[in-house]
Amino acid sequence: MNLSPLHQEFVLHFGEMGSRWGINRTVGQIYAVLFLSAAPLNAEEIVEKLGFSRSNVSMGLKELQAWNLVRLKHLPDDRRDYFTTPNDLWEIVRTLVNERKKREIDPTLTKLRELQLQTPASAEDQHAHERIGELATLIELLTDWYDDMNRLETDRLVQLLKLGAAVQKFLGSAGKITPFKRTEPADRQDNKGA
Amino acid sequence: MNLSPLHQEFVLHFGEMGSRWGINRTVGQIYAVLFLSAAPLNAEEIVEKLGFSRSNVSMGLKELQAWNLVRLKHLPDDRRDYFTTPNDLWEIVRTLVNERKKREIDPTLTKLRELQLQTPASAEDQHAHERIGELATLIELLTDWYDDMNRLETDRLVQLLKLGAAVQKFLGSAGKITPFKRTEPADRQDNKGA
DNA sequence: TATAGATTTCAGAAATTTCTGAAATTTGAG
DNA sequence: CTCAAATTTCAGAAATTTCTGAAATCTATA
Repeated sequence: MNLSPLHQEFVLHFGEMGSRWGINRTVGQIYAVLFLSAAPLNAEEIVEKLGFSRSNVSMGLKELQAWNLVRLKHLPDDRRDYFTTPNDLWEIVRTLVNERKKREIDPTLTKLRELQLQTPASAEDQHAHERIGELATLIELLTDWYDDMNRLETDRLVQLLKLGAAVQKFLGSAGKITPFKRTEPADRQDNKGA
Repeated sequence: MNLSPLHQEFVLHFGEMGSRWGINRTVGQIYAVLFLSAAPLNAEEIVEKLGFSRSNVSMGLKELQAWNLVRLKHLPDDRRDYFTTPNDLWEIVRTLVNERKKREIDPTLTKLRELQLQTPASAEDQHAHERIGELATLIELLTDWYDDMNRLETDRLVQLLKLGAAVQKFLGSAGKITPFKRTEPADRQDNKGA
């Protein structure tokens, strides 16, 4: 690994983090290198910096492109592909959240709605069916809210974030609405399910 | 796998999803079973339902406990451990987000702040240093906001979420600012980094 | 359209993660 | 304290994921 200590520490950390997310260690490191670089880099330069095989870098870049996390550039009189990350960090955050939502949340919501169409057969299924409905409703509330926020322009969004919980001043002091009524778990009489 | 079709579909889906998150397939499935169950379950019951080895279930439950996603219960005249998920879905969401923040975000913020203390040696490091600073600032804005929201009681939170982007009505009409200000990456003069 | 440079694909090797059964440990009732 | 039930640990097996080098494909231009 051919990097200054500052670069190296950042890159290694991102590699570790990457692997806690869906993305794997090398992909995380490639991203980190691009993120820190002032100028766009081509694949060969990434190979030099990180010491991965050319094909591994190629696959990593492809994955980053699939995530929309990386931007392809071309320089005059140079056929090679160059890659950058957006300069605007907010754009990065938006992409990241959008993509994760697309992969992690949306398919679940679809599946839940689909399961809700089934008519529950047993008492067990009846309970499961209710739980699934509650979950779908909650996820929908969150994603609708997110879609809404995502439509705001960044400056507005930042204003809101800075305001933080203080926005609640603007809520009617209506107060008492119970969203998901919490029933205490039934005391267990019987544990040998049929 | 010894489950009704409804349960089975949900459980399999959650397994897949689990593996897109940090958590692995079996842990996801164990969680799913507990989530749907009206009554607390013991390890042996989970073994029966899912067909994993007893030790695998034990490890899975341990991991779910480490994530605080599962609650341990005891029944009178029964030495076995029983597990449930909270009935209140908001409690689950809060736990999930808190834990992921703790594992995925907080360590990064710490690392970034630490790297910011280094004095950049080269021009490259100078740029990287700035980028790291920007990133730290942005993450801090987001986590501070989150901490703030997390302090609200659920009813309040739900009100805010339902309000969605409409909250912006309350912001000063500061107005016309460009949404995604994207400074194009500097044109690349030199690509052979020292 | 030939060709040299650039990129991608892909099958197997290497590394990592997950899963199991057996053994060890813990726990609580008697 | 003893015993039996319950749980955990752990080393190796199994499964999955990642990585590589070699070959195949693509692409711009001479």
